[in-house]
Amino acid sequence: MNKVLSPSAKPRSTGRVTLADVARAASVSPITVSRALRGERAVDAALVARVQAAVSKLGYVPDPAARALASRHSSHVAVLIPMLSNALFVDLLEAAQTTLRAAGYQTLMAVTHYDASEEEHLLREQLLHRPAGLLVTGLERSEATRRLIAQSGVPCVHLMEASGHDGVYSVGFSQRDASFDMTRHLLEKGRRRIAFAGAQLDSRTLQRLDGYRQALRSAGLHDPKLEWLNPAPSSMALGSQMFEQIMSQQPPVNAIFYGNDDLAQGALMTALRLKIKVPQKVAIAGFNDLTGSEHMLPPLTSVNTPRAEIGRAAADMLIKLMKGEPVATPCIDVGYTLVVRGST
Amino acid sequence: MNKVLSPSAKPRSTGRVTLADVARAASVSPITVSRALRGERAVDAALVARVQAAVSKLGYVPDPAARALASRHSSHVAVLIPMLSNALFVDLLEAAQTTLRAAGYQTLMAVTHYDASEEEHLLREQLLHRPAGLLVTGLERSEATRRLIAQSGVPCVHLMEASGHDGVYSVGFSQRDASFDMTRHLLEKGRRRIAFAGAQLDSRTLQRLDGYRQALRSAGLHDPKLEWLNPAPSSMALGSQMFEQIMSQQPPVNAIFYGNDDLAQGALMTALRLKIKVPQKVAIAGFNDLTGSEHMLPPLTSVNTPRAEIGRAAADMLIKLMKGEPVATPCIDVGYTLVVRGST
DNA sequence: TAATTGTTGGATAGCGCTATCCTAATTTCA
DNA sequence: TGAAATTAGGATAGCGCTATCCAACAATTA
Repeated sequence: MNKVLSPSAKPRSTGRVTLADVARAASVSPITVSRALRGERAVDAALVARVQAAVSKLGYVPDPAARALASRHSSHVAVLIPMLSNALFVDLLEAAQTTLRAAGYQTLMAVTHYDASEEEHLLREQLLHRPAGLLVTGLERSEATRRLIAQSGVPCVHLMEASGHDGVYSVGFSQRDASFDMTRHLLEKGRRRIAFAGAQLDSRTLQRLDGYRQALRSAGLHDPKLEWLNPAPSSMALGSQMFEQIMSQQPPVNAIFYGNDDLAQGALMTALRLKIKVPQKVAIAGFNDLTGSEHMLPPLTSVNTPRAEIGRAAADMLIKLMKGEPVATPCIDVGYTLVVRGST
Repeated sequence: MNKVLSPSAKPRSTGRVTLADVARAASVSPITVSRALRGERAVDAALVARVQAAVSKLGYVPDPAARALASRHSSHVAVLIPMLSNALFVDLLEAAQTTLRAAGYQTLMAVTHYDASEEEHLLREQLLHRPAGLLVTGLERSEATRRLIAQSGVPCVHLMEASGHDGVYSVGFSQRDASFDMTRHLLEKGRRRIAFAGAQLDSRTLQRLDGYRQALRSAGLHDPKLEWLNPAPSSMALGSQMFEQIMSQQPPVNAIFYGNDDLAQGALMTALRLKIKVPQKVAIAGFNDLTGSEHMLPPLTSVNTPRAEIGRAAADMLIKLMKGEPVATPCIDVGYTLVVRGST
């Protein structure tokens, strides 16, 4: 027995199958295994096959932490969304997550609560984790946050809005146009006094307000008194409250366009309770076509916004960017669909 | 000029402030900085102060990837939930995420779609990332998954159900008791033919079915024909459909207890549409007290389940486990509240 | 054919931390 | 008071991978 043990006699083993194990089994150098698996440089086909065989025989899986440390890029994608209480963002998140996972990326979710400084803070935190990519909601954010993103060099795709700005990747649709169309629809139904009720007052809601204004202005029917804006978060309760408020005004309105479906759903329930006929006395329209809207009484007219498709397309675009592949269209407009139902 | 450069003449710099930088600034060894920051071993107070000063002066933040590689533990917590389309789990996720983030952990969300083999697959994937902890929904899972968790040695807390099993950490409440109480409530309201309508048929729904059965049996009113079970995911549409189905049966039922609120909400809307008086002709009750239930017409009687508290308490428990601190109660029962409203 | 330009495998040296062992100083207690 | 036990700082050696530089060829060009 050797009494003297060299300091490195017992290396800490984690039981994990490492790249070195694969290299040994395939009789190549570790770096060749690394390259064969990542395809980052040409490797002889025969060697690749040998490596593949060894990998599946040993059940090797690369260690994400070691990869992140060595390459200075993790396989994480940070997704920043404003709120989880709005089903819209949950749909977005789920679609993006599914797509990213299929491509081998992990999703780190962060909730900004519609707060610019919280967004900046979260982003700073996420960037420490060397994310491979970034998915953020909307185009509006603090200058500091914008700089952070730019300086980090991490690929970033913006969700929900479509922007033609150079160097900005985005997937969404025109909130303004959708809102304009909905207002036109109400006008075409013969409504003349159309109120707009918005909550939260985030930039997307304000764009919808803008579309509403343009439509009414071009019809010569715009009236600031018809605009009801409340900075509180969107909810059925708030929609209900706003409905009673709006309906108690003189002269009466004959249509209300809500900036989000949950508001409109609350309004519909209140109309039912107060026995106010919809759409006879007042037409009600929403936005986003959330779960439950088609089951309202009457079913709610809304703008169907393709959240899942946005999440998927944005993730796909981001994956391309992260891999350094060229992106054909930096700005994808997925459109929207007016869903006319009984409430108008 | 020196023509010969040693190979290590230009180390790759990332611009990041490293632990070594802090050590230099504080005139201590790197390992002392590491220890001072983690508090894992006693370090002289004066040195700690010097280190803290250097840290804040340089704006040092530890690199998670390097930490994970060296310590074989990341600061990630994997959260496995069945579905994002059920608001219940979103609430759970949000509360857990908020609590974990405050303690310095990142949340990695994974959606199992109520599928045992998908759960196993996701878990396997997550374990490669050396998570510091695990949050999983419910107690029922495949034997293989159970083994994976046990063998990984990663601390794990189970959500939504309270179990007294040894070695199992859980935060939740008794689904069976809650359901039993709700059924008793309907019986006390004089209802005799009480139907149970459940969807998805996950283990929690089946526990609710069990509570319902026990209550009816002890009242001598149990009838298998009153049980309506549909494996499709819970939704308003399905609740609506089940309502019409149940109401078309003879002899008529005078109460329906739905396994989840979205089903009950669909039923209430359909009752409204068909002009079936609730609760006069049929009482309707739900479970989970989801958003919107109190705004139904009539407002829906339900069981309020403290999702946010469960998420928070489970995260707190997990944080203790991850830090190696003792956990007083391995099984926390947060209870539930019967919310009686107009629909019964 | 010689010089130039690609190709592809490998050696080397870290990425930024922490586990582990070591040593010197201090405390404890027979 | 001397030996054992405890405490706290530091040196060393990786964690498992990839960036980077090299060298040996093969392919191209003049």
